[in-house]
Amino acid sequence: MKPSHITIKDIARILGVSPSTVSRALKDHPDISEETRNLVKTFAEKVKYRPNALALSLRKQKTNTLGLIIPEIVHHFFSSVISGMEDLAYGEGYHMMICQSNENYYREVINTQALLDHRVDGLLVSISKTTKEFNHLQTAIDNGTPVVFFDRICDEIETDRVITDDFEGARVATEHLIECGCKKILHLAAPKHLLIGKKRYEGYCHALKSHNIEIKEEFTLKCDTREEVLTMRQHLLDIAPEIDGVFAVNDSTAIAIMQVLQQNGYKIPEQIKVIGFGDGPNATIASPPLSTVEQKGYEMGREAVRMLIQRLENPTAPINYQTKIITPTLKKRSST
Amino acid sequence: MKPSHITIKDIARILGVSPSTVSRALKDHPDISEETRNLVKTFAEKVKYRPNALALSLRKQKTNTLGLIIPEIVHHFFSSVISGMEDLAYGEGYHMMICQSNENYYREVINTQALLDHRVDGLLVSISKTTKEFNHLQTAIDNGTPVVFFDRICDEIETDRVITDDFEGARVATEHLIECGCKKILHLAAPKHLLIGKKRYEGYCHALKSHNIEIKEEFTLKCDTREEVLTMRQHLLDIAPEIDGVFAVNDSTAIAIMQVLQQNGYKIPEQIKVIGFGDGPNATIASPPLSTVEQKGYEMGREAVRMLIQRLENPTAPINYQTKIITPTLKKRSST
DNA sequence: ATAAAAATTTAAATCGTTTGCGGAAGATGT
DNA sequence: ACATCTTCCGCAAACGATTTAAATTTTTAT
Repeated sequence: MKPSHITIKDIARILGVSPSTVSRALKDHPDISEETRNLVKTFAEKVKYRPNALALSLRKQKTNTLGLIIPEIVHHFFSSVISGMEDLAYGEGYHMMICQSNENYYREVINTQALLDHRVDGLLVSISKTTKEFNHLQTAIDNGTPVVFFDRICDEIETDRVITDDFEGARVATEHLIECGCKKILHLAAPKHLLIGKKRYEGYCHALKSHNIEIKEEFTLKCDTREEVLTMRQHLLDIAPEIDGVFAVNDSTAIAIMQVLQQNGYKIPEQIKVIGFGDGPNATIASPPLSTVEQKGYEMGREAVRMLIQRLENPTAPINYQTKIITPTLKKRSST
Repeated sequence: MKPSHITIKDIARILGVSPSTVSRALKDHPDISEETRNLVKTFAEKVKYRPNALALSLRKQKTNTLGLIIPEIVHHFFSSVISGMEDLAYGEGYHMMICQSNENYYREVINTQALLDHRVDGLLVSISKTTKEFNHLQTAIDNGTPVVFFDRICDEIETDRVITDDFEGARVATEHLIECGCKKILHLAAPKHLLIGKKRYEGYCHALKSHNIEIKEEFTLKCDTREEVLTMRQHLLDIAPEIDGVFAVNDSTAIAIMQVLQQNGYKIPEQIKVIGFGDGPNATIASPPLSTVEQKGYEMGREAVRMLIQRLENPTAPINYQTKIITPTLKKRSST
């Protein structure tokens, strides 16, 4: 940002008119004569004049920038969300300022503050796992910066939200296993205190119940990472002879258990069918390709931005917060 | 951005002093008496005054914002890069504005312009595959906005760069295959007009040459995505009987060919050994786990930001462009 | 007591833009 | 010839901060 960057003042000076005239000419204000307008416009074109977005934002009290706070970028689901957000936002003339909380409450607060300092028009937030206090976000809303939560929402704050229908996704996945003939289905679950853990567990139970399959407590194991599968390897192999299906709370857990089972001679899907949740890139790469539930990150991102812009551009509309639920869909591949 | 957002003027008015005094008091300027300073500071604290970053940037002619143009966020390597950039940038008091080009030259130009309009202090760029013209970036540099290229660099523009030592990575990978006993090694390559395509090809050739293995033209195929592998399936299978090793230009291509080969009865690594490049999360998940070359995205991101900030904060330093080369390391797993 | 020096504070310009209002011509009407 | 419109343009304030230079008050020295 050292030299050049020609300004309206520069143009005005060179052309011997006032800055206001230049400003008006550039935006086809009717007060300006055609002659002057052409003069200004062709000159501006020639010197490649570009308005200074900072000055504009300051003047207009609007930055056309959306602030995003996300737990981690390096995560297929979240990066899809960002991608969806980006695409829609840029299409609508908004830009994005992105911060990662790295699952850290303190950083989340700092980031919120930084984005607010930059006067972002609105905030898109997926809260970090360690966040239990929401003052930073409530304050933002109270001071007039709208917030849209996505995926990791916060129940205590009234605002717009976009979430995946975890219950339905889990139900569909489990039902799919049942329809494939499974009767003894193991569920590898996330902790119950996480909403997704709870909802997916409930969806699993619901499917079993509606097919009159007994819900055995020992068939639900807290196990939601690849590493945990490897740690629990022996226990899983002990259970293996008793089961004919596995519903894992995410893809990497599903793939890990497939591998453990395969290494111990089980045929998938012939002997045990496995289904995951998420549909990241490794679902297709797994052998056999993993059936899973497609969690629409890209779509969720678009939807969140859509809701936010909607609110930004109808500031007078009655505040009637919405929760948009995105229904995941079954992706049948070869593991079931 | 509707109500509140208290300003220095507000504070000045309420306290009955001038804005300049408030400004100085807040930053411990020696001209201000202790009494006034305390008055101002405690009041500012009480009303949670936060300076308006836009006004500051406009005044200071410095935004403390770095612009990033990246081909695709949904890509493990690139999202690691972003993560590294974010971490370092925030630590140094800079923010990031992120745009995806989606491998589209036109969007890359638009994005560059948008970032420049926002007066980012510097640009971090990995050029899109379809970009063959670099005027937009050269202009940025000429107008005083430093640019650091990373990964997908551009030879025609003189500036700082951070790259993976693609030649060395490819050489090490190929050499590893040779050491494992391979003599007939197929290379699935990226287009030659991309530097990474060229360099990795050269590394492959170098390794062959130094072991006195003939370089056969028909053993290098332009094929750098999973989809392309599936499209070329038949041709690949025709070649398969003639080879005992594959060096693929990236992991997903490597995994795809492993699967095609396995589906047609080839044993990996017994009959054909396969090595990839990148070390994304699916390398561990593949069956067998894929040997590959670890491309250090996070580190590359940090390094690019480090170089950029270095230049921003030493504007008078002699322009002595650097190219930082990050050497990837071999990750031996079970596919070789 | 009074000038000079030191300590505080304020006014005003600036960054780049927009916009309400007023003003100077020229055109039109009577 | 004079009032009244139009048409076209510029002045100046505003957005929220910083900073130079000038003004004010207080202190010190003579």
